[in-house]
This record gives sequence, C-alpha cells and structure tokens, in this order.
Amino acid sequence: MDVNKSFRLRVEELMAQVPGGRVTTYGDLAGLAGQASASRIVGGIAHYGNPDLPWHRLVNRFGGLANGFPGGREAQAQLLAQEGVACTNYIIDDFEECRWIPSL
DNA sequence: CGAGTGACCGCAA
DNA sequence: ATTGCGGCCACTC
Repeated sequence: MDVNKSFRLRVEELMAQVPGGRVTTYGDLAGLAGQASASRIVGGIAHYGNPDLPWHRLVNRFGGLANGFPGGREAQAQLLAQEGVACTNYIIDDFEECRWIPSL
C-alpha cells in the first residue's frame, strides 16, 4: 500500500474507478482507502479534492444522496438519473444493485 | 503553526 | 420507533 500517498489520493483513485450508472458509499471508499473510520474525510475530499471526479456517484450508507452536494440533492439525482441510476425521493431505488465496489 | 470544519457512521437514551 | 450525541481522520483557512 502506498501509505506515502495521501488518503485523498487513494479516495480519488477509487472514485475514478466508479463507472457511470454505478454508485459507491463514503464508508466503503474510506474502508478501501484504509480508514473505515474516516468516512467523513471522504466527504471532505469530495469538497476539497479533485473536482473532475464524479462525486455525484457518492452516496451515504442508506443509498441516499449527500446533504451538501453543489446545487443540492436535486442536482445529484439529476446526474445519477442521467447516467441510468433511478432515484426516488433522493434515494437510489436499486441502491444495492447499483452499488459499485472499486478495488486497488 | 494552531484551530475549526466536514457531502459520515454507530450507538445510546 | 425516533432523536441526539460523540468519535474518527484528513483537509483548509
């Protein structure tokens, strides 16, 4: 493991591996990054990290859209629906089906 | 350099 | 069943 790299780099790498139509969770990304207890940091990276990454594919543990997404949850839901992810009430319908688990 | 903040998660009352 | 609180690590100002 490249412990030399910042936690943020690992999260970005994992996020970059999430294809369209798939979504991942903060806890899973944090766990894959090596710090399952740093789920909050993943959200922080999304805000201060690489803006080119598809952060709209990031959802909470319940499959619900984030609470501080730029533009609001409606914007995120719009992007997800645009990629083929059906969301209802700002919650992914087939969250378990669309859930994507990247790997290093 | 120090302190505060954060798009979360889990448990407790 | 619902609500509230703390904890955890990393990043920015």
